[in-house]
Amino acid sequence: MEEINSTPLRRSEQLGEEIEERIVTGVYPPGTRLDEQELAASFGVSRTPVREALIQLASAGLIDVRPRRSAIVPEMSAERLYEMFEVMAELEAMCGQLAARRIRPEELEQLQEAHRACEVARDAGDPDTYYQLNEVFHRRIYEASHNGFLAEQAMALHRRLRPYRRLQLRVRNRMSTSFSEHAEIVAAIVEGDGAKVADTLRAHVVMQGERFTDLVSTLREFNAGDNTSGGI
Amino acid sequence: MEEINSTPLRRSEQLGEEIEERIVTGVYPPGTRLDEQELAASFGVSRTPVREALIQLASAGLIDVRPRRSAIVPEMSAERLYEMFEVMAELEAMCGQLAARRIRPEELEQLQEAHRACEVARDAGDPDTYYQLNEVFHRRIYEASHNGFLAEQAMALHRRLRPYRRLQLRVRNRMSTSFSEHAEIVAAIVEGDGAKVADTLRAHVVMQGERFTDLVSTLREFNAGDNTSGGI
DNA sequence: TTAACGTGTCTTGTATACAATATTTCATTA
DNA sequence: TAATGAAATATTGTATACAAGACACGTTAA
Repeated sequence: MEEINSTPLRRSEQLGEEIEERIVTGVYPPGTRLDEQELAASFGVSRTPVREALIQLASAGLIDVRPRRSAIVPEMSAERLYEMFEVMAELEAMCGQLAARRIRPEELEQLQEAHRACEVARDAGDPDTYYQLNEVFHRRIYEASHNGFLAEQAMALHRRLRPYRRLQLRVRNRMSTSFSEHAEIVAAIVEGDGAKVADTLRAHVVMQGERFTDLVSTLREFNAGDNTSGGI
Repeated sequence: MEEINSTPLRRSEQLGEEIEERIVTGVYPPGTRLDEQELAASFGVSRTPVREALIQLASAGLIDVRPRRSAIVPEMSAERLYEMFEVMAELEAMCGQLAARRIRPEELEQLQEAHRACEVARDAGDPDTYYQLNEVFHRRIYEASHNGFLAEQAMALHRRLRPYRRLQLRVRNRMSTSFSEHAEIVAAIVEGDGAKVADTLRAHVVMQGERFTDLVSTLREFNAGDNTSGGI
């Protein structure tokens, strides 16, 4: 009896997650055509669950589907990406502000623990680990907002922006800067200064999105290999 | 210059919109089981497009689907609803703040026009018309934010909260109060005072969500619809 | 040579058939 | 009578078959 997954996912959900993972990690870079038959064959299922997975991803905004034409991984323009970071910054700020008021002692302890873990990764100069721990850190804040809907929205968008954020961590000193900002955020939460938490978080996220130079180079790296209709 | 729906919708998208409409207007009240065959029969199509529509709605959060069991219209708890209004308030505030900086003369003109239209509906004491014009008013602000992604997110959530907002307009004096608040908002935008716009909008939306008494009675009214397809 | 057009192939959209699981019903027993 | 359990039924999940629009390519004409 090694039933690990208590809620058996539908096939299409598993597929959706797998395809999303591939999009988000760049296996399917922007511009990739998602052929239903091809995907079906590669997953060893029929087209039906694949279609359902694609529809799911489409309504989450991860892919574009045009009627009677293959779904494609959209080429995000720098402008669009900046817009998304702008919204992300505000969601994070909101989470932080609420968290400053509502966080519980044990949650604060967990947040500080996540922060310390980031420090280790920074000292080790390991961007990949830092990236993962950074996710945990931010998720703790989302949860401490004690607004479940907000936390879901923040996580969804955070996930969508993953590939871009990930590459940015390799920019010079970004990891260090990020960690210092985290420290400020934690301090402000401890003080219970909601406005300060919000401002710091907003700046923290905007910093990732605002520098168009970095951003565009990120996009270049991403869109590399596809030189049609250069979406920047 | 708006595009005149150049892309013909897939059948499942039409179905999705229709079903969403029925959920949002209370034809399918919370708790309703959405039987695929039944829906297929009533729309005169096979189960396939119905399923695709349901999956779409599910990933938009409008319905719950549990594996091997019918999709249902979720009964939203007052807490959940409050959470959603809290997020809506912040999104609106953000739109307003950006709009104060970025709105263009012709957009300001359109906004003021929408505002004047609301006034007519208020004077006529017509909540249904007011409700529709109110949507236009808010949408103008979303668009004036010049952040397309934000505007999309705001519109999606606004739409999801429609039924609850709609019923609230019938609360005593709500229409009048709402209109006064709109006036403040427009004034602050004209002044270009982003912070004031944000605060006013936040209060405007929170007012709709924060009063638990009204909210819960709204929910009651909604959840009482377990009798057959009566519809609002 | 190039542009236009039509045919053929490919891919998506929908219907139907079948498989697997949840629900209901009804008989049986304490 | 209430609880239990197993068969019957109903409903979802997946596969396959067919229909219809999009794309590719080759042919023809200027």
